[in-house]
Amino acid sequence: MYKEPKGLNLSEIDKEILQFWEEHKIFEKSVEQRDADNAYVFYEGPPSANGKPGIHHVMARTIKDIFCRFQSMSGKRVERKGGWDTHGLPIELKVESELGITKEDIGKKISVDDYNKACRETVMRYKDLWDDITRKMGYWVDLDDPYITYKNSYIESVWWLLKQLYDKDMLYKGYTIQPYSPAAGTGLSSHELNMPGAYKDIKDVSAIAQFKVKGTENEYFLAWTTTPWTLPSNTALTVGANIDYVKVDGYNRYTGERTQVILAKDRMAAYFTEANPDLKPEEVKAGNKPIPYIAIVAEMKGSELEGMEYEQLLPYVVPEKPAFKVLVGDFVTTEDGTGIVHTAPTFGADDFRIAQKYDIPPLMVKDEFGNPGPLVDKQGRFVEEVTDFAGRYVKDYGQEEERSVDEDIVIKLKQENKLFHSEKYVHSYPHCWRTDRPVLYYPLDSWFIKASSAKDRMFELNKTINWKPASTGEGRFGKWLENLQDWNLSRSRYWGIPLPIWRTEDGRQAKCIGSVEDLGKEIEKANAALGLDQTVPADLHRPYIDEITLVADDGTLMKRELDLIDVWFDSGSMPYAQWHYPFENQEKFKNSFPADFIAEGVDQTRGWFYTLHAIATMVFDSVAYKNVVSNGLVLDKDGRKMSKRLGNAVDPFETIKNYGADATRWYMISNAQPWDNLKFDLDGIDEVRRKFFGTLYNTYSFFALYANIDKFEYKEAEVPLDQRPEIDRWIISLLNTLVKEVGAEYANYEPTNATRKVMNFVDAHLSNWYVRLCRRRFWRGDYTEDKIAAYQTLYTCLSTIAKLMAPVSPFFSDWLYRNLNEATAKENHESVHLADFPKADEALIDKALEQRMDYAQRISSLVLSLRKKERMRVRQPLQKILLPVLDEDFQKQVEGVKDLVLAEVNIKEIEYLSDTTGILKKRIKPNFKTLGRRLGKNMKAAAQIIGKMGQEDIAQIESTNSYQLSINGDTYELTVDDFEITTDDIPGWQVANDGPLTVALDVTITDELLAEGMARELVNRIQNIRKSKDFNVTDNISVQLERHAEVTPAVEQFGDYIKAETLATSLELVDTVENGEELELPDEVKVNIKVKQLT
RNA sequence: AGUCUCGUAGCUCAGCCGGUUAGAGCGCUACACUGAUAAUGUAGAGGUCGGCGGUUCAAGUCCGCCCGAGACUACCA
Repeated sequence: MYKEPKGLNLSEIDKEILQFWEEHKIFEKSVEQRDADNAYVFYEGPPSANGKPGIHHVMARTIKDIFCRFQSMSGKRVERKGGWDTHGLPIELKVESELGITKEDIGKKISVDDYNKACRETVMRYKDLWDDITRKMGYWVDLDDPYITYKNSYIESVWWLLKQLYDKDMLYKGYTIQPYSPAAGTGLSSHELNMPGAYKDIKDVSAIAQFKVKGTENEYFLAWTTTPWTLPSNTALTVGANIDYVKVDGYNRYTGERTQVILAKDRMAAYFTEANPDLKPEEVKAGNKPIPYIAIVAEMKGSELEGMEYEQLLPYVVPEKPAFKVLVGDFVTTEDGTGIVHTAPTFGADDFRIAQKYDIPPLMVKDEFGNPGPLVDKQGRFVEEVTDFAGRYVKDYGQEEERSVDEDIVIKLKQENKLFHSEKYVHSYPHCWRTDRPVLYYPLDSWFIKASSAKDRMFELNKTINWKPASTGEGRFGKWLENLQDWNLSRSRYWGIPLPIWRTEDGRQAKCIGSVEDLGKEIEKANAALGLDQTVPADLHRPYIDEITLVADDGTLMKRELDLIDVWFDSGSMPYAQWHYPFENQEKFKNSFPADFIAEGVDQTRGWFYTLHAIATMVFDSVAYKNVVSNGLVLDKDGRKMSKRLGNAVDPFETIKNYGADATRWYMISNAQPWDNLKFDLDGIDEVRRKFFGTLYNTYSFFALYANIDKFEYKEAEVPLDQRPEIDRWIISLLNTLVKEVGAEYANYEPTNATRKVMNFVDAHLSNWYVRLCRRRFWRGDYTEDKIAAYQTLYTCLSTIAKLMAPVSPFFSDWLYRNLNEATAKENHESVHLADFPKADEALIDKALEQRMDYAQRISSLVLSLRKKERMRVRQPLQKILLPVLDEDFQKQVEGVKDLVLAEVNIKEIEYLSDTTGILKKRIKPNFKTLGRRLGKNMKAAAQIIGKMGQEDIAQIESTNSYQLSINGDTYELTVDDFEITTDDIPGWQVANDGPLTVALDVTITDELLAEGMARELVNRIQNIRKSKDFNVTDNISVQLERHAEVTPAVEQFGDYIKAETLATSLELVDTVENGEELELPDEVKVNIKVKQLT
């Protein structure tokens, strides 16, 4: 027996199937039944369980699940080791806020030990919720034995990787310009800088300084700054290559000295009024307003300025290499300032980079160990070398001063004829969120991976990766690789993987530890040298690891560099660290690297996708993954980002509970390409449920209803295909085409196309054509071979569809598959997920047949539309339709499906109209594809000429297969192929067209047709009565009907037909019906009838 | 600011190498059908294919610029 549930309830199916999977270990079996030598390697990008799962996680995981399931069904062994990302700033910040502490309190109010314990507890806080959503959404991943990034074994593998890089000389200590809070004494992450309220409007003194061009008396570059305190650190000026610059002759407004200043032409208007050859110095000393000038004495492009030298503005410190040159940079604009950018490599990120590019040194002073540092110390004060301002804070850090350093510097510049202009300037400036004091951009020590040296190789290897979509790989990712900077590994935090590097205090000697064993050996050495009793800590995290002291080869004490490493390195290490490679599982690793497939959100492009790729390239000279799908964002239905604040976040648990996991998954995949952003609309899920799952469910229950009545259990031998009716062969052909295409789409990482094709098949072909046209085969007559063929055909379709849809909708497909298979035991798989993905049988694909049926569908549709136009009920049989014949083959094709069409539209015959009848009217159009290329400019004229052709011209072209076309003196020899000739009108008839198809309908109704029409009406009414009286489908009846001029002929001529259709054993015409009911028939005919149930 | 994606009917999306009536589903309206019935069919309304310019005989499709939405990265001297 097939199950016949009362209605479609996807949530119930979810529950039932989940229980089944768990009880029968279907996931485990689906992996284990496949050969280990035939693996498809998947890497799970580790989520962080310290936040609740969102609907976008359902999206990302659906994509992962689809391809793993597909490959698994296709015969691959697909192990899916789960993982958890456990380190990182978000976790630390969460713990800080829950404990009500700040970073400064760590190690003071709370020990590092306790703090890290708190992190470790927090990090898995929502693990249960994650496990729950994983289960409910049907995502198959092994969560019993996941990799966890805080485990010692994981850390050890990461250390090993770092050691490989260290040995390749790819780890170095340098500095970068980072946001730094002198008040808090700590660097700030970009996350902290983006906290609300961090940027505040403040009023600063801005200055335009005059940098004297080397070798001139009075020529100056003008450069603007809002941070005059960085001027002593200036070592370069930067201009834009294509910006126009001018040299302006005039006077300094403060000193009255004659000067020639260089600035961007576009910025002139901001500082100068008009030219005045007779200008006096007094006229410019009036104040801060724009001033007049004498004349523009020269113009040049920025590129012409490149390499020019100037004199140091404030010579407190001498640079170690040649400096004070004009550079060209692409970041220069003329929106503010002078179009010339003051460049201080120690205090600006742009400055740092451009200076590096030109080998311009930063201004540095040496500390007690001879290590270089900037002119401002970590408290935000000028170092003593800056004599005039030594010890003064460069920004407001609570000191009470009459004038700021900026103001004093401006005064000094004024006095020395080095200032062009100064004014107060309001701008938004970042502040430390803890101390509320201004942030400085400050050079901070960091450990780097020399990723830039592997840039070319990464770029090369990237070309071998199959990106979905391709543009992310070539564009976003490729461009990023092209401009790759070194990877800043350092994080000054507590909860993360400690950098395994120990250094001597002077920084001259260092050791990188690559394993626990190494560490043990080094500890022994140190113990011996220093007389200590250290052991390898049980937990490799801080603070225990910090307590370990090692010794250099010459016996000097070494301390661990206190940094942690970037968490992105953690997750990028997972291909190795998940197996504790190389300390364990060498074989396992070898068989699972690189991955065949990974998938994450597009926001991981420069995150996980990059770190995986970078580490694999640098350490193993290999890609880490061969195929990668990056999905877009899940937005709300209006296209806005989902957020708690807006209250538009969709709860994945609610959604799955209300709509079922399958409808949710199917909607997400079918609605838009996964790499496009998804506007997530619950109504869309509902539509998918009704339209697709509802239709498929209806088809199944239709099948189940009749198969149960007939006890069809697929026990009979397969009816040979050539003995099945055309329509069976057609749907089987289409099914095989579908199998072929859907398999290819999955294999090609195109899930959206796969789902759309399945939907189209189920809706347009299987349900609305095959089942609709074949209904009678299921309900009528005996258990004949034709009926068995129908059952077998529909069964095959349903069972195959279950397999095709299984990767996307694992629950419903399994429900469907098992309902079918349990009744027939046709296959020995207990779940669809243990079955093999169908393979198309090319021999069953009959393109001519598909074409034929397509004609049938389209002709039927045209006839129905004509009936509609003519107000002809479908129940009223009509004599014939007229069909112009396109070519001989066409007529043959249509003949093949004639019966289907005639039955479908209730017509008696098709009359073919060929040319010879002479009543067709043809239309001619040029074939633009063939002609356009040949005619070129004459195409337009040709189209006009061809458009004006009459029936005779067309007839001639068709008979002679040639035409001479002359345009503007050129003559072209054309053949029939150069035209598109169609028949779209039959004079005197109502016609309908669809592309090349044209149909006319004969609406003449003879008495006999009328009687037959009435007979059909009667059948319909009697059936309604049967139904309204709840008769059994198999009950026989007897019928009494009143005589009536319109009704009597129908009963007389078509009585047997009526009886057969309604299972009536008798049909009597009587003068009056006792206790009957009134029937309303077309044309206002009313008669009484009595229907009796016979048992 | 750079890089990338997207912009086609009220909504969600197709539209292949450029080729002449720009499609589907949903929604809406009307009609039909009724042994799949909380299903189905047919028809109608609804489009300056984001804008401007270019290439071409021909542009929704190729190129450039601009506008709008979004993502990432960097930053504002």
